Amino acid sequence: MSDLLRRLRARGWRVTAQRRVVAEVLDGEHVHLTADEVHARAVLRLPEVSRATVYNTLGELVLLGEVAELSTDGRAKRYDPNAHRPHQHLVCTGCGLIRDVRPTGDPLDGLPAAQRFGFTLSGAEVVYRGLCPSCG
Amino acid sequence: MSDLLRRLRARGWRVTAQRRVVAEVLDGEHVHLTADEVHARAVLRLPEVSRATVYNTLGELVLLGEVAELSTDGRAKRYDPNAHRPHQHLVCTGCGLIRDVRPTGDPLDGLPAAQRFGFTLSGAEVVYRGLCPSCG
DNA sequence: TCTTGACCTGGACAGAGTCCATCGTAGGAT
DNA sequence: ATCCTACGATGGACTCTGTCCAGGTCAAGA
Repeated sequence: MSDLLRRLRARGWRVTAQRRVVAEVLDGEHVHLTADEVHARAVLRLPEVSRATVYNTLGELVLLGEVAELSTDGRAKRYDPNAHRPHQHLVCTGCGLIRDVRPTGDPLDGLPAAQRFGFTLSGAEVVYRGLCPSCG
Repeated sequence: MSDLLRRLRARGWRVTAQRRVVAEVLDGEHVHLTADEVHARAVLRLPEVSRATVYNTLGELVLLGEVAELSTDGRAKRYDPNAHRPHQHLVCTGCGLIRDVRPTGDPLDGLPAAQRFGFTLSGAEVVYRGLCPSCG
């Protein structure tokens, strides 16, 4: 956790109360909060933190590669702090529950050269969909 | 093309001028228009068609499985008429160009039972990212 | 402790999509 | 061919996400 803050400070980040709170809210596994959810939780710890700051901080964390952005439903983007460990997502089509999953192999291997159309690939995102045990 | 309209009529769809125009705009391969782009093109053929109707029609086409929805960038959703033929998408991180691609094998095979957490899987969407030849 | 530039705030704004009361019309019935 | 009526279209207001900006605040180095 303070690992994250240490890394950020090492990159010249000014560590403010607001940024600390956003980082704390985003701590954990299988955390996939929207910006507004992050804001709602941040406000509980630091009442005057603004929406704009939460958006700014999340955007910076994404640029730094500390947090991954994911939009599974065309609604609000979700923020996933588990970015240092490559993974994909499994989404329940019933309730929207999201789990981090680790498929075997590299997704890029599934795309033969003839299907790459001259692109230089940098990665792939996979969203598996289905019903979770509670909705099944 | 009128294949589509015929299928829709068979499902009890009332075929109106507006719906016909939306279906015509969405004809072709590698078509990935946003709702507003569909509306802009529809207006050229039928000036008084409203935005709400375009949204309604697109939503219905998605429910009927005739058109696939895809949101690659957290901005406007795009609509892909190539839904009867399973495929994935390759997106240029430079210019946003989207190509339909057909990976080998079934993406679901990459997710071992131990990583399915009791979910009943129904499908997977893959977005490959990279630079296209022009942006490369 | 002082200084300063990076950071935060709150509110206005913009883009994407939804809702709803009302009007129009496709297509079956006659 | 005409009539009826339920389904569909309209457009404007509204919601939800996210961005921008002018001005006030504060973290951290000197």
